[in-house]
Amino acid sequence: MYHPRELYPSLGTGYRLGPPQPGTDSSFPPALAEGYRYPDLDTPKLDCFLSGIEAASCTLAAPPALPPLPPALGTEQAPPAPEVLHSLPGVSLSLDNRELWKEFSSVGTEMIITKAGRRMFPACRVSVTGLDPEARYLFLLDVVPVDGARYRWQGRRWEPSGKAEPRLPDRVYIHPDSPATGAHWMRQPVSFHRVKLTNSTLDPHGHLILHSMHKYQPRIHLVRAAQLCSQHWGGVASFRFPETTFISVTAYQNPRITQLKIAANPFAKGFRENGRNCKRERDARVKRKLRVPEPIAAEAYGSGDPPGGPCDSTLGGDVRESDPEQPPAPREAAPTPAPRCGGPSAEAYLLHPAAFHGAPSHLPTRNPSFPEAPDSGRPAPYSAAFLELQPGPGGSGYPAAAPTAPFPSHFLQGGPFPLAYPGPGAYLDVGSKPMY
DNA sequence: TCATCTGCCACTTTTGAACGGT
DNA sequence: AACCGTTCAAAAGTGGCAGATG
Repeated sequence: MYHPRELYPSLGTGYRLGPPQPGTDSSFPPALAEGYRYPDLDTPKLDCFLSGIEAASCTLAAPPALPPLPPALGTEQAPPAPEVLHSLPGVSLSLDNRELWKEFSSVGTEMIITKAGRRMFPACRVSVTGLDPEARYLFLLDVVPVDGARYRWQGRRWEPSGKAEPRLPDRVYIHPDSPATGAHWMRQPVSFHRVKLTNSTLDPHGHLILHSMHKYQPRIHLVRAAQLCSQHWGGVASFRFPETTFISVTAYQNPRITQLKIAANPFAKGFRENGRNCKRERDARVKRKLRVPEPIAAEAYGSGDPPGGPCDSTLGGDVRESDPEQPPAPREAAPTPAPRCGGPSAEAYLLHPAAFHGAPSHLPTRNPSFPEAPDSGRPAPYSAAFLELQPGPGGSGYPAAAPTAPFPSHFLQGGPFPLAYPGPGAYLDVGSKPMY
C-alpha cells in the first residue's frame, strides 16, 4: 500500500468528501456556498486515481441543511430518513435491509473491530434507482465519526466518557463491481458485506480503521465515472442512513446485541440455543471431556442438524438463499467475484498502465478470467485495491489525525505491489471531514 | 482494580477444486 | 471434449472466554 500524500505532495492533505459548511468551516467563504464542486474534492487531485472519465459538470448548488444526527443509540428516534447530498438528479438510494438495521439500532448497534479486520453485520445493502442505465458509476463506502466523544458501556446504556481519540487516516471502500453501468447497479441490491473494520492503525490490508468505543456511521457514495481512473467526475451522490449508526467495540458490551447478532448472522449459528455450540452444549462438552473422550458430542445429533433443524427464521433478511449478497448470483447479472487474492497481472498493467506509473500501483486490476466487454453493460471485473490518504487538517470540528506511527515503507514506495492483495473491494481515502 | 484488548477455540458457512457421469 | 452435479477440504467468519495490558 502506498500513501498518496507522500507520493504526490502536490495533492495536499485535504480530501474532504463532505461539502464545505458555511458558518462552520472558516476556510470556506460563504460566497462560495452558491456553487461548490462537490464533493469538495478538487477533482484534479484525484486524477491519478480516477482517470479517463466522462466529462460533466461537477458544480452543484449548496444542499439544504440536513437534520442533525440522532443524539444517542438505543433511544427512540424520529423515523429515520436517508440523508442525501448529490449532484445526480433523480438518483435515490434505499437501505435494503433497513428492518434489520432498525432492529439493531433500537438496541444500540455495536460493531466488533479486530486487528485482522471484522466484517460489519448487518452489512450495508442498498437499492438504487434513477441511474442512467448506460452510464458507469462507482459505489463507495466510508465510515465517519458521528461526534467527538468516546463512549463507555454503563451496564444498561452507552454514555459519553471523554473526548474522542484523534481521527485516523480515513479510507473508503470501493465496491468491487465498480465501475459498472447504472443498469447493473439497479438490477439488484448493492451489498457492502465484504467491508472490514479494524482497530489497527497500521493495518496493511486496507480495511476501514476505527477507534474502539467511538460512534460511527457509514456513508455510501455514488460517483458517475467511466472508470476508476478518470479525468473528471460526472457527478456524485452521497447517502447515509441514521439507523446504521453504530459504536465500534473490541468485545460486545450489550448482551442484547450479542443475542441479535447470534440470531441474525448465519456465521454465528453455532451459538444459537439449539446449536451445538450454545452455552448448554459447551458446558456439557466440558463436563464430558472431564470424564470421557469427546466423540459423544459429535454423535449427539448425528451428521445432520440438531433436533428441530437449524433456526433460520432469524436470518432477518440480511442473508437469504436468494440473497444477492450471497452467491451464486446469475452470472449474467453479476460480475465474476474478484479472486480471493492475487496481485496485479500483466493484463492489468496493459489495461491500467497509469496504475503502475503515475498513479499508485495498487490500483485495481482486471480479473483475467473475465472477458472484457466494454459495451456489454457488464461491469469491469476489477478486483481489490485500496488507496489511502492522510486526513486533512482540522476544520472538521473533530481532532485532526495526529501523525500516528510512521507509515511503513510500503506506504511510501512505488513499484510493484508490496503486499498481499487485500481481497475484494477497494479502498480510497478521501478525507477526514464529516459530510454534515 | 478496572476497563479494554488480544489470541485462541470450536463451530458454521462459503468457496473452489477435484471427480465422475452424461 | 464439454458440460453438469456432487463431494470434499480449505478458507473465512462467528461469538465466547481467559489471560494480558495499560
